[in-house]
Amino acid sequence: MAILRVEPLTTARALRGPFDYRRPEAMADLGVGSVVRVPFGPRRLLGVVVEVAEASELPPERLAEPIEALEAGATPELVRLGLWVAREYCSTPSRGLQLVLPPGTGTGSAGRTVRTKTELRAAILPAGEAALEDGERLGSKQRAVLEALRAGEMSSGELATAVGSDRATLRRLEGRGLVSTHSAAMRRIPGEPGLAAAAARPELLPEQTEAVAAIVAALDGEAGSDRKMLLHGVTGSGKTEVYLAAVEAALERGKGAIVLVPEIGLAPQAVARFRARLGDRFAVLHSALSAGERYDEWRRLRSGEASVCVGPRSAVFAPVRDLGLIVIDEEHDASYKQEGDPTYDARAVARKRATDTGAVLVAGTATPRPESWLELPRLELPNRVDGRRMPPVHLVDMREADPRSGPVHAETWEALEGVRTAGAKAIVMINRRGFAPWLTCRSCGHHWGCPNCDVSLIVHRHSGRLVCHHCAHSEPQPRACPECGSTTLSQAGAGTERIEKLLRERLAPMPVLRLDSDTASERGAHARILARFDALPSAVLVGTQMVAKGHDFPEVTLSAILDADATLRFPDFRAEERTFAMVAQLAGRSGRGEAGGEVIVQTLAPNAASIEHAARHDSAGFLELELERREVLRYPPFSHLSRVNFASEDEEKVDEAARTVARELRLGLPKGSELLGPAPMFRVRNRHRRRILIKAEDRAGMIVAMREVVEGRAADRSLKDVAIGVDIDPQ
DNA sequence: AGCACGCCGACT
DNA sequence: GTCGGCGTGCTC
Repeated sequence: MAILRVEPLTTARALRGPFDYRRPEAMADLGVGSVVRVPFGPRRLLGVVVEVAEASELPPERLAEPIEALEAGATPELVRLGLWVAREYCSTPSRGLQLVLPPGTGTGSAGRTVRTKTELRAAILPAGEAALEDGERLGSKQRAVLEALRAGEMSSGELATAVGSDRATLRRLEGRGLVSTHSAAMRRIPGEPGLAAAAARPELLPEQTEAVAAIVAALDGEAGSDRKMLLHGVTGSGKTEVYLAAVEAALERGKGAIVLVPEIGLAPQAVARFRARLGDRFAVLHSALSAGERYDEWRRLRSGEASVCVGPRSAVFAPVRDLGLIVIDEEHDASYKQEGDPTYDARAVARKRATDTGAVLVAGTATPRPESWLELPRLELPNRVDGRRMPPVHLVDMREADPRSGPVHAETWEALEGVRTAGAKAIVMINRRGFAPWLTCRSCGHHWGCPNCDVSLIVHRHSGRLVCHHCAHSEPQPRACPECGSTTLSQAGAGTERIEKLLRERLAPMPVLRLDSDTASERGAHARILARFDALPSAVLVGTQMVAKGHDFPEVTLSAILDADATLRFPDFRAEERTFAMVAQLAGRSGRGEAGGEVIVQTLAPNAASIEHAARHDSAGFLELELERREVLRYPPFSHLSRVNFASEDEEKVDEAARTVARELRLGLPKGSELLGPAPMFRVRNRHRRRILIKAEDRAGMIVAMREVVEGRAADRSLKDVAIGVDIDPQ
């Protein structure tokens, strides 16, 4: 009798599996990756089979049997990957495994799991044909159904729309032996908002052809070919065509592929383009799908019906068979890092999966991460496919600007007015939502802060409220100061709403559209705003970083960024890299059409390396400099970082927990590691926070030490009201 | 994590 | 006398 080693799907950290179960003869088809419902103490739980063994250490009478198996499970390859993620990111087997299971496989015994949807299908029998011919006595509905079925089998749903019949009619006909029915699996197809994308195959530039050839050589396993590559191509250099050709080459060789895109990259246009080229072999997995659609797309990949998956970071776990290729588009994008537990990085998981399965890895971007630049061999696409040069970037030094003239510099106004005169389009980016980031009383200096978080409330004039950007708190915008009664309140600083208002007043009658998470929060609103901007002959699009991503409008002749160094002032070792990517990305939005383009970068730090290099479109120069800096400061890729975050409503307890963990870590970390903190963080949602940062040379040793300490804390119930979170490779 | 078992204080 | 506090331990 075989033994199934089952890892229960729970949220618990302290619960250490796997647990052994007997595999009854009737479940002989269960193996590694199967999802089973098992008795567990007085409860029933879902669990994943992680191993099939000959014997158990426990006497047979102590072993129970699974109650049932769910219809779909993961593959052994994915079980190994899920358990690797759990270990690498100091999470639990349960959390790691859930990533690789069919979407909708939950924890606990509730078991409201998603299943294949079935429908009732009916076919006419010879007796039915005869009944129609012989003019047998039939109800009008019955006759209509039989007539419809003469053309071929139909589902009860189709019959309902075609002839208005119901299931009762079908059942009566079946009872009379005139039709037969059976239930059949039905695929829930993700809807596409009617975008007919061109399946056209544009001619490739020589450097695109070269890049494709290098990838194909790797797919063919040619000696000396690189198996992991960085595709470094400026905006508009045709990276997507290279991906498509590489995916097609993989398919021709009987291999599957995964294409990872940033969350925002899943715009319907992009999905439609892949679908048009790849047809039925294509599956898409993302959060906007219904649970049923996601489940069906997953099963199509699992069964081999589809072999290419496009999706955001979680798609790195897609059950693609015979994986031959993993593409990471916009590899610098921060959305590849998961913020919640497990804090996996889809780029690191992709590398691991590619290595384990022998798949080829292609990471593409215009602004590579220093890590990728150092570690991966490069394929270069230095030219735009339209043959145009990159637009000139004009730096506007805001240190010399008169503060009274407001957040938009005179030179920027002049350029915007030029766009209005020419009847063209502009994109204006400011990285802050709302109208003004500070509200203070001019008489007594009272300042409006969030009651739950140590941050300023943001004035949102559109909704007439003060809003906290860190918790759900909001309150009506006050007219007077609660301290002194004064009505002269100062709204300092600028956000997207204020810029929208300024642009509207000054650039009228040119339409101004705002795109930020406030205007794009409704389902489909993001795409609607972009579609409107596209349809207008002349307009300005103002917004947060969102305006620089996931679209491409040829009529844009000007893009401006109003606070280019806002990201630079973050106390974060990636600040330079982020700023460079942001400026470069926005520059890529301008001048794709006939009219050419211009880019304006307003900044208080015109001499910062990231801004200077981005202005010259010089990513190689920036990366060399940034790598030197990282090496001196021993930051990644010259070390490995991890973080431990603590949060609790009780400040003493959070302090105690952080100090205890820091002490234990100092003892457990490998030599050559550096521990910084615990450092206090500002309070969020009424929770006091502390943070420990670790820099280590020995990654494996660091992870082992982190895991031991965190598991020890989880078992210790005295600090259970302090939330402890581990982040390996924090961003 | 749940849930049971188990051993000490304030009530009918 | 017992109802219930949550400390400790177990779940194949």
